[in-house]
Amino acid sequence: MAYGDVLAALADPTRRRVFERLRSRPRPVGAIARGMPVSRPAVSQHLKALKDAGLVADRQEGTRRVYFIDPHGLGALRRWLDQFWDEALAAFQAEVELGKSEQKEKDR
Amino acid sequence: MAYGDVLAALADPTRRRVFERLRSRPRPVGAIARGMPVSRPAVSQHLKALKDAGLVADRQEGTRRVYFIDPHGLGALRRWLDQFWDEALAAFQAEVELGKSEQKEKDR
DNA sequence: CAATATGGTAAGGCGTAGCTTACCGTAAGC
DNA sequence: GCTTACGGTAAGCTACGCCTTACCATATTG
Repeated sequence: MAYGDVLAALADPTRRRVFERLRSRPRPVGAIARGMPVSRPAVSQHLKALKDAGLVADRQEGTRRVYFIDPHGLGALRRWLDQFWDEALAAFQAEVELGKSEQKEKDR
Repeated sequence: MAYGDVLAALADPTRRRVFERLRSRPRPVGAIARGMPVSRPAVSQHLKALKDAGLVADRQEGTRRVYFIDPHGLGALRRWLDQFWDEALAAFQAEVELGKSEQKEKDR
C-alpha cells in the first residue's frame, strides 16, 4: 500500500508484464502465464508480490484463481507522484524567480 | 527516459531518498550525501542511475557539481500511470456493465 | 605552484531477488 | 472414488544490485 512497495513491485520487467496483462480484464493464473518467458510458478510468485503491494487482488472461482487490478496500489503511487510534482515545480519556479543570484551557501 | 527505467531507479529506498533531497532545491553532491546512511561514492552512483533514468540533471559550478530535478523522468512515469489508470478503470466499468454474466472462456 | 576541496570511477564483497524443479492441496469431471 | 486441471509453496542455484575502500582528476585558494 505504501508507494515504496508499489515502486519496488513495478520495477521488475517480468512482474510489470504480469501486471499489464490484467489491464484489459481479469484473468486466471494459467492465462496470465501462457506466452510468458517464465514458468507458471514464477508468475505465481510475481502475483504474490503484486498483491502484497496492493496492485492486484484475486477471487476464487471454482478451481481457478482469478486476478484483477486493485486500484489501491496505483492510487498510492499517483498521490505521491502528484504531490512530488507540485512541490518540485514550485521549487523550480522559486529558483527562477530568485534569478539564481546570492545564497550560494544555502547548500545545507 | 522510458518509464521502466524510472520505476527501476525509484525502487531503491536509498536512491529515492537521494532523489527526494532535491525536491526543494538544487544541491551539490556533498550536501546531498551529508546525513545519509551511506558513503559519498554510493551517493554518486545513485545520482548516476537517476541521471540515466532522466530523473535528475546536473551543472558544473566551480569545483562542485550541482544536481537538480529533471522533469522528463517523472513526466514519463506520469504519462504511463495516467494511461494505465484510464484503461484499467474502463475495463473495470465494462466488467461491471456486463454483469459478469457469460463468456467465462474469454480467458485467453 | 603547492595544498585543499570536491566528486567521479574501479575493484571487490555480500546479500538478496528472481528463476527452476519438485511437491502438495483442492476442486471438478467421469 | 479416481483422475485430471489448476495453482500455491519450498528448496536451491545464480546473477546482479548496492555498498565500501582506494584511487584519480579537476578546480580553487593561498
